[in-house]
Amino acid sequence: MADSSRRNPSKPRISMKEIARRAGVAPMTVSRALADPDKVSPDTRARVLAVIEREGFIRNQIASAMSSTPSRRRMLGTMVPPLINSGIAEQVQGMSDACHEAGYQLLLIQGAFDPEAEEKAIRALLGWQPAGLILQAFVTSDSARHLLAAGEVAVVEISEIRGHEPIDMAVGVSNFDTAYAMTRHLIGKGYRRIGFASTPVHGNDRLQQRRIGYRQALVDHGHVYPGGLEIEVPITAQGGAAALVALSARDPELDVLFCSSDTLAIGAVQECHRRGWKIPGRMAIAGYGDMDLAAELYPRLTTLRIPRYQMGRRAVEQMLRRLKGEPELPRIVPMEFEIVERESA
Amino acid sequence: MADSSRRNPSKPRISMKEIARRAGVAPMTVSRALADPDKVSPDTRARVLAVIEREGFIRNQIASAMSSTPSRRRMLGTMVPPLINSGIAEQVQGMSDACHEAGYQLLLIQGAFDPEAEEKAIRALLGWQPAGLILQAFVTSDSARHLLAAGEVAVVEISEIRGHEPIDMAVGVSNFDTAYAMTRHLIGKGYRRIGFASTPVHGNDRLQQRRIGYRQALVDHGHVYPGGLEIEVPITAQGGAAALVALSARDPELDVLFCSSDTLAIGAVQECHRRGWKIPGRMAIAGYGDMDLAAELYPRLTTLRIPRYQMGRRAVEQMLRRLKGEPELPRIVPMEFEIVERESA
DNA sequence: CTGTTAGCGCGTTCAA
DNA sequence: TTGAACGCGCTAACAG
Repeated sequence: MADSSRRNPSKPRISMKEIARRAGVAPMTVSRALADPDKVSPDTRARVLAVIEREGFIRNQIASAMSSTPSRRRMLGTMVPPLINSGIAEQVQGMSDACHEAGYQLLLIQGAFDPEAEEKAIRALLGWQPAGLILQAFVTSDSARHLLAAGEVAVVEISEIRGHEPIDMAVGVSNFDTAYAMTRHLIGKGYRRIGFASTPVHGNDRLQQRRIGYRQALVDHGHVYPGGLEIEVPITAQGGAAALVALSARDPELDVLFCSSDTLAIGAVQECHRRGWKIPGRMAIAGYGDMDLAAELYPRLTTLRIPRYQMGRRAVEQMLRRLKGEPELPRIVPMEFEIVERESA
Repeated sequence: MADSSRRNPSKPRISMKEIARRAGVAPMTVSRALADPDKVSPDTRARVLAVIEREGFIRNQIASAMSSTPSRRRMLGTMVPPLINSGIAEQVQGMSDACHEAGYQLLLIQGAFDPEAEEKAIRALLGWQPAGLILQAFVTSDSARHLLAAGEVAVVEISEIRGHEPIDMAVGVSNFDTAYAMTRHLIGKGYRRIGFASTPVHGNDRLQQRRIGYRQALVDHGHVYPGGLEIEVPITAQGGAAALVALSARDPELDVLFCSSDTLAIGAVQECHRRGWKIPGRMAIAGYGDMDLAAELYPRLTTLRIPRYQMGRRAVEQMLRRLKGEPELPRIVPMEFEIVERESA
């Protein structure tokens, strides 16, 4: 069993006061040597830092946060969607890297599907007095938006940026533009019957925008399919397979399926294998998201890349610039995206 | 531009003292109503909680943490590997869920490949005075292990549990057992020439254990391949394809490839498609990890499932039990695993 | 069951 | 450039 007696959780670590004593200065000088090195003479600073190094001093961030002014606190809170997928993980990684480079820490909380739990999550985050909040889940509950709109804390949303009024600031892509671009690309490649498979769009503005982008591109290029070639399926590869089955039954001339996520696209590709359909000879498939696997499939998947890692970084950078009080800061930061053309379409 | 003037980060939120005043009690009573409800009479409690609810009070966790005894602090620190993959994301999700159910928050930091940065990351975590640490990256640096072994804080490692002396506590599987089980399974299915593809094992005890498990199972069942059927490749699907190419050239009678990760296995499957090899007729493939996609590929992948979500939860539960001072707590918690037999092998 | 006192370890503010 | 006093908001410890 765990020999907890050997461990000594109550032993206090060495404090700033003690460092000060050993360096022969006042605690305040140690604090300054760490926070505003310029305000301390070079040799005092050197002496203090030497002691800190030697003793392995770790500053108590809790005490620090308690006495600091809000914008100097070195913690950012983040809420991520209740289902972590690899795309979100990349974003978190970008945020994490940017945070740590700047000496910030990331307090992570998972959002929830229901508004009440979501508000609870935001309150939990706020309890830790973060310098700012980065939200990656769509904030649905009115009271949550209200809470944040009160302006106690800076907020960056990573979200759809078209037709979305940010609570404070927003970083993201226009999903309309992305889907429009991909659809136009497929039209340009000569496909005549372009299907669109998505997971349920209700309550998801990103998917709504993608579908509208798809439709608009068709209209703008004179493609009209009586009855439509759209379908909603569950967010699994099996859903993608089902979409292919259903749409190609609805229209035997379907020659390409544009999927609103790579997961669906992968399922559609597998379904083609099962049927012995050549890709892209008999059927072409386009995805969305550029998961790692998209490049490894056979055939390799044509898809749309959103720079998720960079988006995470950018969100943190935006926050830090705000905290530094930078003027003329844009509220909305659009990110670039890219169509990745491979073999599948 | 961001209208930061409208936002008011300095407006202090309502405090416990103020709640106390409005409820007609002492601040301490409010504190108790929140932390130890039993120590307050039912109607005082009701009155206090009503005011809290009405005013939307959010307790300042920073102040709370500063004055609480360490084991009562409601934050756990966690270090995750520098590359977040979906498996890790699942673990984080399990940890996150377990934390939030218990009213804890998760402070997330990414580890690093070099020991110095790793130690720095741990120090950063410790600075926030977490009640405990959950480490998902293998802690390599001696000084980091030293820092933690000093016992200031409870530690749960999510790691290999065979031949690994935990810093404090550990949760995980025996990678030896998992690979042994899969190899034996393949032998039982009648395969004669079993290849083993892994990413470089050097410095990775989990992979080392898997390879040893594979070898031991062969030996125990009288399988001997002069020259061996092992190969190390990069951790990409392309690596898996390369492994298949190389090993089947080395031994044309190779009839199954056991890959140390699903990513490799997926690459190997795609390579078979390219060659027109039937799976599992001409070649069988087994993976490790049971990624989401394993069940969606064609053919569906036979693989080994490690309950990552549960592992994350279990790690947090272990920590909380320790913090509650539970006696007779085992130091090492082995997790179950499962061979998932599908079509590919 | 409730209240009072003291102090957690820093950073802010002001004085030297 | 450095230091001293004070307080952040809460909880431990003790008293009533």
